[in-house]
Amino acid sequence: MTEQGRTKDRLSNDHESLGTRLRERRLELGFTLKAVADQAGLSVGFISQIERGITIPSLSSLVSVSRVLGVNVGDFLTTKAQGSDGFQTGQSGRPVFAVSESSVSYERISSAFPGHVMRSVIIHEPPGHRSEPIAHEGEEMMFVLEGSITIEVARKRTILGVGDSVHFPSTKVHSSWNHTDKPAKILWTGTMDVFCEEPSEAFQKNNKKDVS
Amino acid sequence: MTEQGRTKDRLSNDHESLGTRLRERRLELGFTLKAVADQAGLSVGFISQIERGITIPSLSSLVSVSRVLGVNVGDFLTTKAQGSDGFQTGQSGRPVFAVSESSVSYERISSAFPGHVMRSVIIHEPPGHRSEPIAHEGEEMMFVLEGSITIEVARKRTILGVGDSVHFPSTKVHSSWNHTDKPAKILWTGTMDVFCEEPSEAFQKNNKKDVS
DNA sequence: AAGGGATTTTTAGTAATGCTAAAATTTTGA
DNA sequence: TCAAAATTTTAGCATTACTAAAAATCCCTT
Repeated sequence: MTEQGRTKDRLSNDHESLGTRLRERRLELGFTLKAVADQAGLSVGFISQIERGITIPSLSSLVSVSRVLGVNVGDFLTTKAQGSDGFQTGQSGRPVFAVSESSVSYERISSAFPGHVMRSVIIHEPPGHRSEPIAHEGEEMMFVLEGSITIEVARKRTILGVGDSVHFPSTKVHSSWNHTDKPAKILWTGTMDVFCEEPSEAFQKNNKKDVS
Repeated sequence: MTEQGRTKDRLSNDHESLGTRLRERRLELGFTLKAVADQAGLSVGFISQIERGITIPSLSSLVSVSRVLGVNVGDFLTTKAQGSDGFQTGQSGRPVFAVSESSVSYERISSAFPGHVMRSVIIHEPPGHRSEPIAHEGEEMMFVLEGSITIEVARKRTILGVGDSVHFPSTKVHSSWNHTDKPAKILWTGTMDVFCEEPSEAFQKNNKKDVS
């Protein structure tokens, strides 16, 4: 067994962004250090040191602080996304990613802002197109806007028509395909970014990013 | 300042479910304690104690273990939801919540399974119906299926028609209404459960639940 | 500009524990 | 049945999670 430091070696950058995020969130809510400390049952000095990356809180202390700040613990440990000014996208303004006319294409409708978790795309799925079976972190939801698809989750197949939906943990092996001879249109929403957010990465559909 | 134990007092139930979940995940992957310990750079005995709830890992140790197990840290700290067998809901099988015919009604399309974060409902919004301005934790997305609505986020108004969408942090004051004389239908997806998941709570639209 | 209160940072210190190595026990597979 | 693998238990210590209080900084009012 190799010797390792107890706390800081394995977090390296993370504990600094952790503290930064905690402070951002606190300021967002207009709380003082004292208010947070009182409600979390911790000392003012300790919160200050956490925020400035001097000290790493124990799990239970982090849970306490997160509760006071009204956010999920996991949110503090997620890679920071780039900010964006606008939240709305009308149909005409969305980036559309496609390899060619006969292949599946995507309209990204989710926005990027600090701490966002959800991603969403509209998938235009041509007849016969089939996604490879895959499993990954997070959860996802598909809502059929047009056409019909077959989806298989954990070996269970279901045919979804217009207005039908499915919501499942992405950790289960899943796959879907358009079994019809007409295009289908699906609204996909998930917590795992399996569809790239940069146009330059448009051609790697199964690109996975480490969210932890 | 009240004196409190350092670690265990504030986690109470959580550290037991944390360990249980870690073990479940490890067994799911078919890993031995030794394999996980080696890859995480920790001792076998320590992992064993974590799994059995005897010891609480530091944040960095938990991050290391989570990475080996290929899951998000936050997933281990979420309150365990009641399990559910099915992930799919067709249109006819969904619970519909409404106070009366002339008011807004909701179809819940999200599923509940351990660790899920996303919630989704289809909102049937009658003409003129207006939601109160509100701000809360999380983020949310609205996709217009039918009709048209006006939405105001952080004092910025936008009219959304069919196929239009908006995605924003729910921490910003927001409100929406159907400005037309026809019903509208919106697919709402969010990370904060502002729409109840139990039929018995159907009449408290702004019921907030603590997700952390 | 001065003053005072609020807020944050710094300092010094210790009780607790995060984590180890190794022994003991249990489980597994041949 | 036996030996190896896997897990649990034990004992112990280096480190630190967290404190109280002092010092410094900030902010607002007069």
